[in-house]
Amino acid sequence: MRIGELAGQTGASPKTIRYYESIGLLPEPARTHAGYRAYTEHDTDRLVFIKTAQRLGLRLDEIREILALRDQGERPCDYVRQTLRRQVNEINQHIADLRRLRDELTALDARADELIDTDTEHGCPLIERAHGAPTTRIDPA
Amino acid sequence: MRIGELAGQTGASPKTIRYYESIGLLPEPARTHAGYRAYTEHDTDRLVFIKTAQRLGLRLDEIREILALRDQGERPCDYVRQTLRRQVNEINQHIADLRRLRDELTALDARADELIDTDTEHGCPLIERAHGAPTTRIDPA
DNA sequence: CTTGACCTTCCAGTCGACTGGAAGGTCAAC
DNA sequence: GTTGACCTTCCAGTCGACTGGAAGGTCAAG
Repeated sequence: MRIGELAGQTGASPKTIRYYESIGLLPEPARTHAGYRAYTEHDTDRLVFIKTAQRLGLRLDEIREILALRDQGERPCDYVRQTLRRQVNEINQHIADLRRLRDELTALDARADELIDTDTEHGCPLIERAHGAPTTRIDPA
Repeated sequence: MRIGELAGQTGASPKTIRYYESIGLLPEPARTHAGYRAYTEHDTDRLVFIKTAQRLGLRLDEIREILALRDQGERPCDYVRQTLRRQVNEINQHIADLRRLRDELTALDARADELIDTDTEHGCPLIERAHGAPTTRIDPA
């Protein structure tokens, strides 16, 4: 199958597939007479594996590690489990940070009507009053 | 005061301060005889304002908007409140995604002992079994 | 008079995962 | 025989917020 078909099957773009090849996530495929990449179901499987691992929060370099182990016939489960546990810890930390941040923003907004009538020389009392804020940035998902 | 002192007062690095100037967050300061940047307390205030707004989850371009309004003597509160509410919505969405992700990872890890004894031909059953996963990536904070 | 901390400008790189676009080759259908 | 979809390579750009480093100027202390 050609790259477009593999893309259609997996939801990755042809660009992304070539990119994965370039960084060693996918092996260099056979080529047709015309120089087109020719993929098999093994590639579909591998790409689905990659996408799944990615959805689980693994980074591409981690996935590459796992695939390398897999290609050597090893069981990457220990590595995967370790990574998953690290992920869970990070997620919990992240959630806690976000909760604190959200609660502060909500409280700030709720108090806005009174605050808004105070001295405005420095711009916005909403921000001036927010000094003890949390330290985590959010990324707009 | 020179850039190092401003940096020390605010927790920003001299590099960052120059960067902020270059993108229009901080005004071009006066210079000393030697060409050194000379700051006043207004700059300290402005930089603290920036840092606080940043801790509240605002992006630098949003902060620049707010400061521009402030510089024109307007009350940016409406803008800020709107932004804060958007932030809160995004945070809630984010938390929900992360919770789903965490729960799946935890469940996966808990079932690992049984799964680990199954067919390992494709690498790690932990990943093979995880098809219905959520769609959000996390960023390790 | 030299050392060393501090300052200057400017250019380039980082992280992560792609994406855009140019310039050109291939192939099946009409 | 030509259109148009698809493929190729290669280089560069995106986002966001910086950070690194080179090459050089300034200044107070010892």
